[in-house]
Amino acid sequence: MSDPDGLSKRRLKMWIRLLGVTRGAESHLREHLRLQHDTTLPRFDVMAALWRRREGVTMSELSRMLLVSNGNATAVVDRLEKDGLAKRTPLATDRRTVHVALTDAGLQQFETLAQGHEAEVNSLFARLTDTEIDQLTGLLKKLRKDTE
Amino acid sequence: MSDPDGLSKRRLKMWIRLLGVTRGAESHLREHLRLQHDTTLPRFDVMAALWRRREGVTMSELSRMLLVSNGNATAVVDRLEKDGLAKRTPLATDRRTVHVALTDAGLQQFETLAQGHEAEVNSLFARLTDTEIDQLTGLLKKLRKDTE
DNA sequence: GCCTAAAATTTCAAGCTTGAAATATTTTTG
DNA sequence: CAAAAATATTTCAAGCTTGAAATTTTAGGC
Repeated sequence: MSDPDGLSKRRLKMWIRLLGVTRGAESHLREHLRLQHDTTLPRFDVMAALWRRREGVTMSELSRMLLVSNGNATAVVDRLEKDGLAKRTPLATDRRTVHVALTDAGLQQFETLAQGHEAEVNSLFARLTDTEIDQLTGLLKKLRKDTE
Repeated sequence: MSDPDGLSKRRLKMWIRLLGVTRGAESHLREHLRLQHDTTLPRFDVMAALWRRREGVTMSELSRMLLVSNGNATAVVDRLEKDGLAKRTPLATDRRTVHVALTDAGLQQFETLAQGHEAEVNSLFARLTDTEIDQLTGLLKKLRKDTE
């Protein structure tokens, strides 16, 4: 008999639960960003990536970091640039490539955003103990290899 | 000193990892649905919900099940209905309400879809042992209460 | 040095998603 | 019972997202 322990079904249910938790958290974070900072999650994600890589990243690196398509990255960066929060700089050594980076205004806005965001994430995951955080992180690390 | 064990930062990193795993898995599943069945994840999600609740659900129940907005549910069901896979039925007892259900064609298509989908989910999470699946499920259960 | 393949980005159409406003119906309340 | 509040759904504009095609530039093979 196939799937004697219901392992397959349990994996499926686990995935649905994982999706539920992630969507719930995203929804919560999106609402916080909208109400408190009048911005969106995709914009925040891009700004966070540009913050982490202050020296500038190419569009391809950016979309790889965020696991989104190239076209998507272009669209979000377009809007950030229009609002003066990010800036594209053509690269002299390779004219196919641009470097994207936060402007001063972008850096400043992100610092404000990030504080509130971290607090929200903390409240979302407050129920897990110190040990459970590590446990969950460990399990996720095992998975990342397969799902990436 | 605040956050002495870096617990706050660890929660944040864990969240980013969680998002990464989920997006990676979604991306994999989306590709499978597109290449093998010429359909999309949102359509699959709606069909799965309608499969689970064969007797029919209201639009509000549907969007609550999937954690998406009402407008979103309307749009996806519109397209499914246009393709003859789902059907809206006005409810006699309350004329504000409609019941949505899969058509025969919808049921049939979903059965095919579901098999491949389950296999893909299984391959994504194959690296976790039986015990680890339960462990992860347990941690997610604790979280669902807060993030929902 | 040419020519082809590869790489980086943008453009585009179609579909997805949200949140707010509009519409229609039912329930509650004065 | 009429008015007001609540509920269910749709509509809409704006933004998000994808995947494919187009554009531009660089690198490699001959």
